[in-house]
Amino acid sequence: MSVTIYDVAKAAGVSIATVSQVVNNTGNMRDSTRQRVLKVIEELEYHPNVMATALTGKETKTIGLIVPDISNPFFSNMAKSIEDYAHEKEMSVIICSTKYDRDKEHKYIKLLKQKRVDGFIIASTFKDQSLFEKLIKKKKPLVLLSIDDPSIEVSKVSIDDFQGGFLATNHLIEKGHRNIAIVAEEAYSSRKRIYGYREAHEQANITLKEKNILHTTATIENGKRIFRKLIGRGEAERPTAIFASNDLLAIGIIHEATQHQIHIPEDISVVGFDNTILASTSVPGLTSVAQPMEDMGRKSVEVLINQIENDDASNERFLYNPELIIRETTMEKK
Amino acid sequence: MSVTIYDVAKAAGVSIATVSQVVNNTGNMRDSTRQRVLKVIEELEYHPNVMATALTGKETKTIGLIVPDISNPFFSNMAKSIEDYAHEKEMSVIICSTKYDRDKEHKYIKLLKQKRVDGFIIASTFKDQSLFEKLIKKKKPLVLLSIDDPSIEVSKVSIDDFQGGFLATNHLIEKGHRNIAIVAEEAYSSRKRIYGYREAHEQANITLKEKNILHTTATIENGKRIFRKLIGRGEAERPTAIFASNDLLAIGIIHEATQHQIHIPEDISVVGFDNTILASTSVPGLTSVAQPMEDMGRKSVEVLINQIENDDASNERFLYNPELIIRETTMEKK
DNA sequence: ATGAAAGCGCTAACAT
DNA sequence: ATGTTAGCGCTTTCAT
Repeated sequence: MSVTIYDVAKAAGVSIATVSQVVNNTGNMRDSTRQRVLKVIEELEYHPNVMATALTGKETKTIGLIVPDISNPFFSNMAKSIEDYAHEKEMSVIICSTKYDRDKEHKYIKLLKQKRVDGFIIASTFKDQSLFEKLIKKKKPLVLLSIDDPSIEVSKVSIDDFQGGFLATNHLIEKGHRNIAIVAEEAYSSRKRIYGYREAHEQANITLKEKNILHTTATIENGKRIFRKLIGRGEAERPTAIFASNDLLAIGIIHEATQHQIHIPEDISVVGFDNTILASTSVPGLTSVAQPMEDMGRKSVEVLINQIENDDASNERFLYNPELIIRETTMEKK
Repeated sequence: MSVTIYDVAKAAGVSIATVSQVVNNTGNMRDSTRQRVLKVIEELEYHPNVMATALTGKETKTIGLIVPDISNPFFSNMAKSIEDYAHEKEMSVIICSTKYDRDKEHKYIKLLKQKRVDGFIIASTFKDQSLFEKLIKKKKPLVLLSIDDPSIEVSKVSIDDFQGGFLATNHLIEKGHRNIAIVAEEAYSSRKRIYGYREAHEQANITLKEKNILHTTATIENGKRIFRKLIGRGEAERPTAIFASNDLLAIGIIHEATQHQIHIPEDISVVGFDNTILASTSVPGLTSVAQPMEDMGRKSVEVLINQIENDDASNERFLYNPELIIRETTMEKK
């Protein structure tokens, strides 16, 4: 059906080995030969069959990207820049959303292995971290994106979550808040953000209440749910500010507040995280900690490719700086 | 390295042909043999090498998805449901974002062909429609998602855009608006939405002004730009309502309005399209025409698989009903 | 009912 | 400098 290496060889009057060498830019040969073959390749629009190439043990030029949920703007943004840069490098990307489900994690790793992806980028949340070890043991190129876990020796690209947590909390403290709740999603990054939250309290000499630290999964619905729980505490106990560990949760909180005639930021200040499109499109605009998603996505591909090409160099770490974007959901405590 | 069909054959004491037959559930053989082989496959955790399988002409179990921009919530939602359903069917999906760029369209089609995807799902916008014809001629399974163009004979999954355009416009007309602008993105679907917009005017016996029909690409920035252009007309000429052909544009419009101290909906009513997360998270909540993204994504995979499996059945058409979700950006004309 | 062998398109070691 | 050939892991036809 499609044109094969044999067609090219025949048309150019050489053997398939020579064609192969031309394609891979290896071996010695007369320059005239190379040119002739190149011309035929052009004319016949020959493209090596990826399957056949892969079968001989070479790369598939495919990256496996595993995220919890591609419909979360944070991940779709990351995915965009990953895909973009991968394509620049002549690679394609297969996307898998785990939906925070352990079984899916297993399934997708297995699937991607079968598809012989050249490497993996795993983002944000992974319940079964033992899978990382397995991948590493098998020398599979792997980059963790937004999972800056020191216990895993592998390449990582993240922001400084501690710093981010500190920035957000400190901003609220500076605004006079003393009763600040943190709503943390179930992700490694959030643990660091909580430490940052603690540190900000310590530096300001504020004793934080452990019950102000809440955990959930990153959805708008959960933001709403948590908010109801929070105001269920009654006026006195109710926090005057909430730091949500991502924008989805923050948006849920804002919306539920509106439902309860609680005004943001007059009654309660809110800070989000990620600075996704949601932060800039919500009204009031959501104060949020920005991550350089573009750069991070790009870098993760770069690091991965580096790993694929050099068997060593498998433990680079890149930490980006978070930036607090102040909008309208935070104000002085009254 | 990994366990091959030979390993299984040896362990089960049969030939590789038999193993192959067991895997593919073909051929006749003693049930005991089948069971024995199956057991070995289980034990050895054998998985056929996709590359080798594909090389013999069988399917790759991969779908190529081409969208304009995966970071647009509308597409990331579609992608999510497509990916979801594809995985249910043991297929994976390679995503490509064209960024509305003609060259990228060519590049990605070529890329996906090389990767031997079993079929294509192309969504929303494609500048060079001649590529469709080429695909069709080569009998490549193809489904157009949100491109309900009658001039192309191929399977399609869309909503009724005419109906959607009518619904949105009619809603505004019923609210007393007579000077309604439509901001249409460059996509086939928008053309139909414009017809719906026209029809609503006709039925209400309103003569529309052609200059109220504006075109642009779907970004928030363009929404802002168009809005500035619109209010540049001066009070008298300025439309009292704007129908944006997607939420991104609508959000841009709302934001720019705020900048100019123009109140939505008191001064100008706005209707969006797609009913993405942006419509529900913006304040005021954006009135928007909903598409059943979940169902549409799912259906497109279903149709594609049907096409892959049966060489015929390549011209199904599914039209979903749009639904107007009324929120807070539309009100009676003052 | 089961196996032997050719072939899918390519790479790489070995010949010439 | 270029060609021959043995795999890579699988499917499928043809024998047995």
